[in-house]
Amino acid sequence: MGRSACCDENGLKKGPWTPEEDQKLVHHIKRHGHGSWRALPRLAGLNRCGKSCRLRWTNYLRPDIKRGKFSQDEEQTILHLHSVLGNKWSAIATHLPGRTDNEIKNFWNTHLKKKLIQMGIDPMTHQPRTDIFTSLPQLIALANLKDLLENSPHLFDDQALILQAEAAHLAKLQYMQLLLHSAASTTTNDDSLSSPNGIADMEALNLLSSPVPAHVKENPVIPNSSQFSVGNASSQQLHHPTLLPHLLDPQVPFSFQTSLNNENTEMGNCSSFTMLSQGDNQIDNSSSWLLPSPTIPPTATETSLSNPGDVSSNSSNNNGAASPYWPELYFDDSIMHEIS
DNA sequence: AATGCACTCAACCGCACCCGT
DNA sequence: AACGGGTGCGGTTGAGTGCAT
Repeated sequence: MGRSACCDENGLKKGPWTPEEDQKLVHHIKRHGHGSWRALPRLAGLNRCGKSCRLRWTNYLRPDIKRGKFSQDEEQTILHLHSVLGNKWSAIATHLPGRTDNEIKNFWNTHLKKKLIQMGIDPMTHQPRTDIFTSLPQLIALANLKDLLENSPHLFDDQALILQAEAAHLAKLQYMQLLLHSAASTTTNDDSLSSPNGIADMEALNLLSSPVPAHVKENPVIPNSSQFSVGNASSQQLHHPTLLPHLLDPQVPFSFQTSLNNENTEMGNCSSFTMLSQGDNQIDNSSSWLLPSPTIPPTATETSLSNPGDVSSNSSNNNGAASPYWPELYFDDSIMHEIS
């Protein structure tokens, strides 16, 4: 299927339309209709391609076009339809009389998208954003898993797990680069540390810089302990009998998935974090975790962690662990039941 | 007043689909 | 079934404009 000839061929005019050209186009369509767009320019005496004429007519010259600012109702309609239809601008336009798909698309890109982003909503999914800050806990958990793998290689022979941990370790390094870059560019902005993301940054730095706790290094018997737990140091750790079963069974491949559901728990606002068995696509309830959302307001404990170098003051937690910042997986049967 | 920057939106580009031959 | 013309659609571009410095 060859491409149709367009404006760049045959020396046809491109660019903005003059009032004379508009007049010719309107006059011709009023008298004869547009018929074949390809033939129209010649019949109307225009040195334009048919495509350009069609666009000019449908997006600008058509008499039923409503111009001016979008009303609140129209805005709500666009938001709703976009959440259902996605970037189907022509389909959305059919629900907004007088508005063109191009106009709606521009309005979306210049106003609504930014508005949603500012509200912390992903403009594509219309869900709370799951950007790097909310996916961070997974990266941290995996990245630290890599440390554990390195320190206790005899424990694991699952190549898939090792690869994932390696990937997460790379992501950790990249994220640290991002944070450093971000910090360098916002040092003059005091708000950067008081905003939610600023807090997330500090917490992220704390977490990312945390070494593997001594008790994990010394006694890495994962499945029967609470060493993998998530939450701040003051969270109550609940044991789970089937902790990380996949880590022990190299025959069971798995992948990680972040749930968009935010849960309010005793440890604050959390995002659920699920390990999936590959193939059957079923959620393995025994491997669903909740991770604290990095955007939650800091508790007194968390605020006290704002100095990444201050490790000793909290070293009494976790049975003398080297760092209180070790991201711990947090299990709760009732919560996991809710997730499933 | 001059310059730079951010924003808007009309217009273009290129791909995909439909339909007639 | 294959081909090609015509059209629709979504993404991108760049000129115009207004505002800040």
